[in-house]
Amino acid sequence: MTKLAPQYDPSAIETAIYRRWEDAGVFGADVRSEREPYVIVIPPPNVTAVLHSGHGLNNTLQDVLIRFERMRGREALWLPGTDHAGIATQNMVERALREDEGKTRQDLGREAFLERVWEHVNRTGGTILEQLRAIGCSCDWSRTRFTLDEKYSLAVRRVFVDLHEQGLIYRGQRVIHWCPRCRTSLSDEEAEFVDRDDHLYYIRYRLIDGEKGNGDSTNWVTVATTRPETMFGDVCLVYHPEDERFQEFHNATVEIPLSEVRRPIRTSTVVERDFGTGLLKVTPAHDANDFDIADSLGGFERPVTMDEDARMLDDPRVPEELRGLDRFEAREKILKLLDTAGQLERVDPYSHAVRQCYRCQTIVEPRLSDQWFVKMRPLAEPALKAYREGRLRFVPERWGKVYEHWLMQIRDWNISRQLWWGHRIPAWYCEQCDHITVTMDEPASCEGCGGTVRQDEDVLDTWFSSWLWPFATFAFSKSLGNGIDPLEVVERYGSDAFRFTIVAGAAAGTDMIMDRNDLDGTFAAGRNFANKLWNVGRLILANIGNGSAPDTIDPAHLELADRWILSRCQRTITAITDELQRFRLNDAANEIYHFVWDDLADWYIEQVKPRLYGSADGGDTARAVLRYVFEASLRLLHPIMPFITEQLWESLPGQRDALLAAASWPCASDPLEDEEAEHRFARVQSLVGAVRAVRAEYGVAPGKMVTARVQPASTDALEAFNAEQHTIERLAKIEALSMDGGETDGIGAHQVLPDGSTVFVPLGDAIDVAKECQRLTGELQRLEKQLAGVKSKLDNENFVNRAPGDVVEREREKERSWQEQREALAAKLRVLGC
RNA sequence: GGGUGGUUAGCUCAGUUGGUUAGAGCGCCGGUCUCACAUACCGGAGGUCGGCGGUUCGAAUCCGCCACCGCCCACCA
Repeated sequence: MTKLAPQYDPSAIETAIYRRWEDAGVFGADVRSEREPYVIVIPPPNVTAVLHSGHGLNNTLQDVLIRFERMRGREALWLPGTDHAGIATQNMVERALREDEGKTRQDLGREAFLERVWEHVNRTGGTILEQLRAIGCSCDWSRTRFTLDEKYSLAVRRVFVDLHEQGLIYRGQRVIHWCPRCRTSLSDEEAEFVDRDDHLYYIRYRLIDGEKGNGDSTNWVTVATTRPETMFGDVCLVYHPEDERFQEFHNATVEIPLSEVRRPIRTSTVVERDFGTGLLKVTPAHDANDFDIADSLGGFERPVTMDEDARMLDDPRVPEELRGLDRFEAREKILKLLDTAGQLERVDPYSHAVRQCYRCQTIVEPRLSDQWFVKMRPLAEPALKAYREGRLRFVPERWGKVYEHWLMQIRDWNISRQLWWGHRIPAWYCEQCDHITVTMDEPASCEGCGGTVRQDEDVLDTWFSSWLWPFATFAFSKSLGNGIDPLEVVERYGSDAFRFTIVAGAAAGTDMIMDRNDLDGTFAAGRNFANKLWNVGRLILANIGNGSAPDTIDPAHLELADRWILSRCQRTITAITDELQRFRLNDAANEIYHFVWDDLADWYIEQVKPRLYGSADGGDTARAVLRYVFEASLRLLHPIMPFITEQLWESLPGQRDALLAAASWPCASDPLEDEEAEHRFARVQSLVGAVRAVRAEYGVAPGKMVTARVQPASTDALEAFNAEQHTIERLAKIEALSMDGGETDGIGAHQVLPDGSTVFVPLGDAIDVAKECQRLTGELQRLEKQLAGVKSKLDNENFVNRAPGDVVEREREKERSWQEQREALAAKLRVLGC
């Protein structure tokens, strides 16, 4: 048996313990096992990611569940892995390349660039997996996956080809979100909204008198837009067909400002009459809505007026002085030119949300381009159905609505990215005909005409390779106060302290707010609890002997306190099992906390000391009960605090199960539940508490013994006090507790217990009678108030008639008990002459 | 604008289907280095449960309105 230090030092044991788990292979799942499987599938973290607080929280919660299920005998599998994080990783390498060598990826070429990325990933990647070990996650590391592994890539291609064959993947020309800095398209999810204080510009378009054909401008129409720089891509203006203000302009022609391009005025019901001027410019290549409008009107071209860097294109439609300008520079210049020409009517402040790249925060440019898409509706339908039929459930339930709403408004998913780092799209274009060959492996020639083929340059969205993602992102909704670094916490307080604190503090479905400047305060609960458990363990290990404790407990020798702790233990097992099953991890954490600290450490261990140290008989029974309760506690606590419990488990003499991580979950034993013992021990606790309170009140020196006399309110109380007389005397520092019903009057401190029993502590000169009167009178007033409340309830016929019988009975019981207390108090006051 | 969650002790939060004397941790006050633990022990103070109204015998809990705070969605040019 190892000698344990008085203070728990997590850093001294955690690494070794984790290695022991790995060496023993306890995290490995046997897929051929007949046991019920329990698998957690989560979106993998980025290969280059560093563990942040959100990871720390989510992965801890998952680990608690998976360890619990593993101990319950299910075949628990946690598949760890990382994804290649296309944009993020490529950006990192590109930045380094630019800063170190002043080169771009194009300078290197695709192949050499990819070599660099692999180098980077091999050097720095996978850190997060190490960090998951540090917080104790019990992943099956033999199955670690990376989304660019050969086998995995094959599977990704297969999914692509299959979905294409089913018509669920198609190539189309659409307006997508384009990041001009990353030079790639983005999905709806990757282009996030940010609020912006912007402007709404009112721009005059010159009306052309078509019939006269002389181009004279006598009239304007005014269009409101936030993006004047897109106007060279306008194909028409539209107003609402029922908007009378514009009827006269039906089929009129306007001239795009600063250019000579002429466009018609048309109608569309999409137009919001109250917004702006009621007249909308339609730019199909640079706005997704406009694309739809133009599409429904039909017959329009879709002029793209910016290049991939969002600079104004060198195109006849674009005025010469604007060509090559960045879109925002162009906007400023356009506004100046319009103003000069008298065509900028007005500028209003306008705040709205704009999409930006989730990686580099660059404002996204809607842009017409050829991309691959996944049809989401056919995929969303079954998911919706599963939810609506109750086959898919959410904890907490309200997330179901979010999920439903999300699925209902989902649009087709753009899955091609103009990057190099990722799964290259398995599509080959013919150089002779327009056939596209989609197949797992490179075809020798075009399926259509036998011509030479060339593979698509683009790669797939990283999320496509974590295919489950669109339907799995809602699994956990959760964040931990920003700025908390889990690893710093683990280093300072230990993994168990981190885990316990966040599990106990994180109720299902709510976020946690933690103060990064007060890590000591925040994580004290976990650290202190670990230390408490450690010391409970030290005491028990030092006293239960070397395997001499009997395996079975002889019921005949059990004392009241033994029966009490055994009963409490059963209830705790039942409660925690239930709470973990219902994902109420915080309740489970608090439950075991109070059992270990309050019941076991503060009461049972204190009670049992005389037996342990040989000053009382029954040492074997005490040791057996201690061991039983302690083992159960370690098992119950293991999912939440795996390291310290494993260490203590290993230190137990004669341990049969090699590792706690692989041990079984405790099972409550009905015969050990003992309501009578719980009631009686509670009486003992209240008596000890009452005497302690008196001592504190009168400043009795901690070491000084007092005498005390108790008048039990019932034979049950008497039996309880009798059974634990020595415990009461020892814990309350009473030299002789008498309960013979003798004289309890006199000058001293008086207490009335909840069950009506009274206590008298003669303190002689130390007693300030006036003060004692005041205290007891206060007590009496409190009781009177409570009694008045319960009386008015019971006097209310409606209550007595309508409330359930047991509720009424409970109120009667209260009244009885409070009356007893009141009478006892009143008697005390009389004695003191108050 | 639509939806949704929240508002409980100084701080961070529990409070499960309406019936407790409304709880925990930290912090605070007083006392102890008592032979497992001062990361501890013992005792204690502190809350009109955001506001108003309603349902009910009974509301922190259910309903309505209001006030703040948060998240999601649409952000219509």
